[in-house]
Amino acid sequence: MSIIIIHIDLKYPNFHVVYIYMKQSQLFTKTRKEAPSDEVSKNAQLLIRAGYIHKVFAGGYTFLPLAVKVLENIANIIRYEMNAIGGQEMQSTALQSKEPWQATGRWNDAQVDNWFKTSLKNGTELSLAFTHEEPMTLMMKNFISSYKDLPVYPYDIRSVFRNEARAKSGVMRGREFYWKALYSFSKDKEQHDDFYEKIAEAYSRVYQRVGLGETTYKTFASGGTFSQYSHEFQTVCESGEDTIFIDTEKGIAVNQEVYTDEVLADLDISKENLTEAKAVEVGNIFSLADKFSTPIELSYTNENGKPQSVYMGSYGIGISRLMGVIVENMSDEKGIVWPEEIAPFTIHLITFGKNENIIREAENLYHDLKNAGIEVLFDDRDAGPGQKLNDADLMGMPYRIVYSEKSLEKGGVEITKRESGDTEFVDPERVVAYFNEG
RNA sequence: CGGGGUGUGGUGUAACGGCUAACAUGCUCGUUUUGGGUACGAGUGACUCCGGGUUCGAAUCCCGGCUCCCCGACCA
Repeated sequence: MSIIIIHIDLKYPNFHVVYIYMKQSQLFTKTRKEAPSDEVSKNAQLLIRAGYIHKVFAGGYTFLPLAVKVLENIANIIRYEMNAIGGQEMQSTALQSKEPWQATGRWNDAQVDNWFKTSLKNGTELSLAFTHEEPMTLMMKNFISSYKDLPVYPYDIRSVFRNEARAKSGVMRGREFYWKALYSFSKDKEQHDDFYEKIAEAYSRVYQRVGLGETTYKTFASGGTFSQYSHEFQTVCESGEDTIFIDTEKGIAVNQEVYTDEVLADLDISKENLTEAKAVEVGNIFSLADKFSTPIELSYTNENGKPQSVYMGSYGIGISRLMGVIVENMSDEKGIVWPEEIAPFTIHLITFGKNENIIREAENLYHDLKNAGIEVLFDDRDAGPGQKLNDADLMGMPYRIVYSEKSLEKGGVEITKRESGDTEFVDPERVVAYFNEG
């Protein structure tokens, strides 16, 4: 059997499993030359053509094996960065009871109009989660009673549901999407602010690692009732829904929604240094203060024995949206160009022709790579060179290795970087070392 | 939720109100080919979105619904 599932890294919870190597003949998805006519957005066109996603309805996409790998790669980066600042992963239910939502007044359709609501057989009303502030706050009443219990930072990585009036832009605005949501519970503003800064830095590292570091800006946006600003992380992108004004020197931006002279003065930004750009919100961080903890009565006993409301914050990153943005921004006329850390496989290994020696040697290389823990997709299909090369470009693995008679004549296997097209020929015996040494 | 479009084999397209709904691609079989979707042959595959209506006759015209796409509104 050539598709094996293994645990890749023990520092992550062991229920996260991925394929680290695979024969393409076993992959049930296929590439196609043309995208469906009803898909206009670049991310959906490429992801469908390359076999990453399948559309079920507007805003509803099935994530196929290759996309699951991408999403898990992104999620694992986020896990790493969230755990590094004290985050603790958990898994909320997607079904929610209405009580905590009634406490905050948000069960009301006038307040929140993008609910998917449903009910139990006995008539009890439930909803499909679009976020988890209320249920998380309610749950934490079980675990927080003293200032000694604070701060804590539980987070979820899961799908949530929003009944968008108009889904659009492929996976960038779906009715169901995969995200990370972290909620911070602190004893006071000072403790909260300390974490707020830390998570902002963690977010920057996440965007750096997924390959969007150069184009993603911490952006000042409206903050709601309890803070003057919230912060969004906006990635410059042609198909973005937001307009931001970037100060490239300071590396920050201002969302159009708060773009006023007062705000600019407050932030010490001068208009002359700003560049306008379309952008996509790939994350946000909110200070919530006691907006949820007071109505839901989440309080703790402070050092003086007095009850006090927990000071909260919430922090989201849209993982499936991030996948879409990466495709939008990192692709060319031939297809997707995945950054190395989130590509489904590091290497796309292909052979041409029916020379049995070549095929056997390529297969040996495939086994050597997988034994070395290097993620490899082996195109062992009986297909012509044009098809294999085009598919490799379309699917977007960072490295393509061609093992062929011609490559051997030129000194070994041909290793081509998808991003630059740079090619070099390497002795097949040295390929594993080539990747292990970076 | 307002406005505008759209809907034909799996996919992309064609078809004046009138022959058995055409072409390409995909898929199957055979031969061929192996560094950029190779070539040829034989097959396979469609209640033309759904429901009404007009007509001798509807993929085509009309009405209603649904779908998807776009613009806008909305988006803790």
